[in-house]
Amino acid sequence: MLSQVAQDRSPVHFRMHQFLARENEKPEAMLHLQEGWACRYRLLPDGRRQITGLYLPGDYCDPQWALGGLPSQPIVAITNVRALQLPCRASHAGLDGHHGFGQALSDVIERQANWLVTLGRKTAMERVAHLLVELFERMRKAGLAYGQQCAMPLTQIEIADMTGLTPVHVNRTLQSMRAKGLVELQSKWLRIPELQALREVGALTPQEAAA
Amino acid sequence: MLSQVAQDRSPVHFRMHQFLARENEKPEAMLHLQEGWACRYRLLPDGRRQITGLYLPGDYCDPQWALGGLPSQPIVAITNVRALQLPCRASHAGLDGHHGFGQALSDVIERQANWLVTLGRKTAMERVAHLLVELFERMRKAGLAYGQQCAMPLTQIEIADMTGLTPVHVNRTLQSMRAKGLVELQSKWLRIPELQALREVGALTPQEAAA
DNA sequence: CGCAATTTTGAGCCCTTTCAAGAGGAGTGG
DNA sequence: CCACTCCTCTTGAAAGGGCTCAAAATTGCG
Repeated sequence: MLSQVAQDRSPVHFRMHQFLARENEKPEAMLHLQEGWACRYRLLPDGRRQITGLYLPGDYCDPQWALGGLPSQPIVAITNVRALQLPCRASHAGLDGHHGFGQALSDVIERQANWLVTLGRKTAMERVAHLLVELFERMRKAGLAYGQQCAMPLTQIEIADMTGLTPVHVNRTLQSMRAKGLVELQSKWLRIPELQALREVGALTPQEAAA
Repeated sequence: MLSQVAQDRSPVHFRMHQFLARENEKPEAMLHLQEGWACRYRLLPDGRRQITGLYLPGDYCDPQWALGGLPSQPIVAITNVRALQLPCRASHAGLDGHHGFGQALSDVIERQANWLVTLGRKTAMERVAHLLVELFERMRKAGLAYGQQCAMPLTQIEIADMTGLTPVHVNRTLQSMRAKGLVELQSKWLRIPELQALREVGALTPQEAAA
């Protein structure tokens, strides 16, 4: 396990909207998120933005730094963030084992592939459903879900940048989902009455969002 | 380098449309493609298909097998394929170095992130331009481009499954690009008169498609 | 309490899809 | 060598899901 390694370092804090990493800048260290959310994204010249990765408590940010190379996309804090630092080098120790960074890398690739399917082929409601299911299941794995609910700090604008939709359409889609009783989402709190039903709405295959 | 490792094994062949790997089946060995193209994809229950990764000559298929776990998506040969086998285990040797599997894993993550941006935020013409630029640059790196041209065995249906469009719209988009003199594409052969122009049409950032 | 950000609502448009059908091309077998 | 078949490519017309533009309502916060 890596928890000992992580605890070698003292915690660092980031404010909402602060950068955890910038494009082409060698990161100080890998971060093990203890609290708060962050995301990786790319901004096109005309202002279009696509979020390409979410970091939740318990996640490493960013596992691929262990492979060398510079970050090609910035990472920014969505909420206030508390994290532990660990040297990128130390990560090599964890690459061999079945747990640790190897697993983290696997998860990143798997999740990205799942999102390629969603962004390439799914409808607005399927996209939003996929996102909410994934968030809930990741929060549950992190021990941060309470029954059918968990924190959900994303704004509708951020949901839009994640799902490849416009904020206006995200709003209408969420209303439609609420009307169908699929989700309850208010004041940064998410409740999913029937997870399986939402999984089906999201056209999620059994292996998806399992990671 | 890994070439010696790869040459430890004798070559294997796959016919067009034959599976290199199936969902949830432990792969025999990692493959180092010598000739031909393959792709990883997911099929939704209603028939929608999204290609999530392309494998060109010189590519490893699949680098993430070195991390353990089972393939979550099938891989199928687009053309006839010739490849060298190497044990998944042997790959660990290459994870540390700046070259080899670590680099291959980095490339996969980087390319997937780029495609998330394209599928989430780009127009039909930008998507197709991205694809053609990436294909050409990867073929060039593999030493398989000749001046401004390279082989391009994908059908318009496969381009559609890669770009998240319908085959009909891919057709119209390609015609529009041909009319603008951006690409020449016929009988499985691609020519790009001005690569930089096509990069701009694809809204590719400097770091994109460089991998 | 007041400002700023987020969420919501309305109306019209457009890019892409859908449906349908025809043309072209390559491989097979007689 | 030709006929046949399957697949891919092409074209047309109409529909639709999501986008754009605009403004109002609500929420959060200092």
